[in-house]
Amino acid sequence: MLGKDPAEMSLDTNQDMTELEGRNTVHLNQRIRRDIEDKIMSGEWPPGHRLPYEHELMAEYGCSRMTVSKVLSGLAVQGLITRRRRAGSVVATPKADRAVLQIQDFALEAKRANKSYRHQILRRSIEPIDAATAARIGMPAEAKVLCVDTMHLVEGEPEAYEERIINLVAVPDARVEKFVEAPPGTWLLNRVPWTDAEHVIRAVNADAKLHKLLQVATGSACLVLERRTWQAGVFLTEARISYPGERHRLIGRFSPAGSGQFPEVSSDGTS
Amino acid sequence: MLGKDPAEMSLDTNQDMTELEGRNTVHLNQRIRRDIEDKIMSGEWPPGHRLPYEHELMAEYGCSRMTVSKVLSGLAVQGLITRRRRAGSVVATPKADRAVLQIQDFALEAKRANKSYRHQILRRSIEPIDAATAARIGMPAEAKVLCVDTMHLVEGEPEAYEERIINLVAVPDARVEKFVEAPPGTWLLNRVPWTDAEHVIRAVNADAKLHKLLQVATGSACLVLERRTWQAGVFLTEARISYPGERHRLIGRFSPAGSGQFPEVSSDGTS
DNA sequence: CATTTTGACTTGTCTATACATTAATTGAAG
DNA sequence: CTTCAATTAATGTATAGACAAGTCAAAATG
Repeated sequence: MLGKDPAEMSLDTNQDMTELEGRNTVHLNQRIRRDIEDKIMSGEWPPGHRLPYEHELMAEYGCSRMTVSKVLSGLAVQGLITRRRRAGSVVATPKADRAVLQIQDFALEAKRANKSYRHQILRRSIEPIDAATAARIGMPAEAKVLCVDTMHLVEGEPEAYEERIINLVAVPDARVEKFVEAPPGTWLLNRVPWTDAEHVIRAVNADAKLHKLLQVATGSACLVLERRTWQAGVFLTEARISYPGERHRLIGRFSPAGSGQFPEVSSDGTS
Repeated sequence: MLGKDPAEMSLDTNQDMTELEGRNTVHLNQRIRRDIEDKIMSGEWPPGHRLPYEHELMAEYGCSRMTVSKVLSGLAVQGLITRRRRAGSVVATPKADRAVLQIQDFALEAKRANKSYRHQILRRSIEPIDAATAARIGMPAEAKVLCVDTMHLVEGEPEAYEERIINLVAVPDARVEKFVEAPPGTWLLNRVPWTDAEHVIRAVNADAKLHKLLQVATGSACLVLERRTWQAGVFLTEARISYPGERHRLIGRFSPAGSGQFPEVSSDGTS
C-alpha cells in the first residue's frame, strides 16, 4: 500500500463514522444489539429492568426507528427481553430451568476424536408393533413398522446399542433401505425433518442382553436414552439407545437465550 | 352467537381479503411466515430446497420487500432456513440432534402430582474447595465456597440427593441463608440470573452412601445430573443431583425451532 | 485453455414516513 | 372515592426507495 501523508491520516481519525463502518462491516444494528446484550448479560440491567424506549435509542445512536425496532424485536424473539405496547421493553426473567443436551452423532464424534467408527446391523425386520408400544406412540396396534437393531462401535469397542422402530407409512423409503452406508439415525436425520420430539433418560442395571452386547458386567449401571419423534403429529421413529454407564455421559453446554442456542445464527456470529 | 343469513355467509367467503385481515388482525407477515413454515414442516419443501426469491414472494403476496425480508430473516434466526446473497434462501438441514430437558423443581413437581414435599439440609459449611473441583469450574484453589447437601423427600420417601457448591463471591447473600424456606436450587433460581450452564448426565451404581441416603440396594443404577452455571464468566454454583434409577427419569418434550422452544415467544403464539 | 475482469443478481442494512393497535394515564361524571 | 371514557404514548406493521456487499456466471484477456 502507498504511504499516506501524516496530515491526511490525522484527518482520517477525525472522519465521519459512516465510511469506517462501511469498511469494517460492523453494522449499526450489530453494535446496538451487542451493547444491549452486554448490559443484560453483565447484570447491569437485571431481569425486570426497563430498557430505553425506541425513540431514546434512536437519539443515542442517531438512527431511524426501524433500525432499533428490528434489534429489539430480535432480542424479544430470542427471549432476552419482553416488549409491550405503551409499557416499553423490559429484561426478561429467565423462565424455566432447562437442560439442552447435544446428542452426539457417533460417526461425527469419533471423527472429531480421531477414532475409527463403524456400525453393525444386528436385526432388520418388518413386524406389527406390540400393544404397549402402539399405545405409547399413538399408532394403531395392527400397523407394521420397521425394526432395526444397531451396534455402534468406536475403535472396535461397543459404544452404544440402538433399538429403533420406524413408521413405514411416514418413511416409505426405509422399506428398502439396508443402512450399510449410514446407521438408521443418521440416515433419517438427513432425510426426514421432524417437528416434535420427546426424550426420556433413565439409568438401568445391565441385564444379560446388555452384558453381552456392551461387554459390561451384569448389573453395572447403563444410561438409556429413549427418543421419539413426530412430524406434524405423525409418528416417525422411536430409538432406545443404551450406553455403558461408566464409559459414557451426556453433556450439554448452553445459554438460556440468544448466544449459545444456535451455533450458526444469522450472519453475526461474533458473540 | 347470532345466526347468520346463508347468503351473507357465502358472500363472506368470497370477500376481498384485505378488509378481513384488518379486522381479524391476521397480519400479512404472519400469513407469509405460516405458509412457509407449513411447507417446510410438512416436507413439501425438504431440507436443501431453494425457496422463492424475495421479489417472487413480493409479487405473490403483493407486498414490499421489507415485509418478506423480515419474515425470511426471522426464519433464518430460528434456524429453519439459511440465506446467502446471490444464492437465495434454502431450507436448512436439521443441524444436530439435541435434547431439551425440563429440570423439575421438586416442590412444584410434587404439588402438581398432589403429593407432599419437604427437604432436609444435611450439611451446610463454608470450606475451601479442593483442587479437582477448582480446576473443573475455573476458580482459584484457595477460594472458599458454601457447601450444602440437601435431601428432597416426596411423600416422605427420598426422591433425590443434592450436593451443591455455591460461590460466595458471586452470591454473597448465601453466606447467611439457611435454606429453610426453600432448598438452595429454588432459592438461587429466584435470585441470581445465569448466562451459561453445563450439564452432565451419567449412570452410576449406588455406593454405600447412596444406598443409605436414597434407600436403594447397593449397586442399583442411579441417575446423576451435574449442573454448573456461570454468570458472565463468573462461576455461580455446581449441583450434583442423584436420583434412584428405577424410580426416576428425565423427560423432555420439544420442537426443533421456533414453536415449542420458548413457551412465550413474542406475540404470535399461534402455531 | 486458463485466468482475470466485469456484470448482474440477491440479500443485508438503513432511512423516513404512515397508520394501526394496545395499554397506561388522565379526567370527567356519578 | 369509584367508575368509565377519552387522551396519549409506546410498540407493531407496512411501504417505497436507496445503497452496500457478497457471489455466481459469463465475457474479456493473457
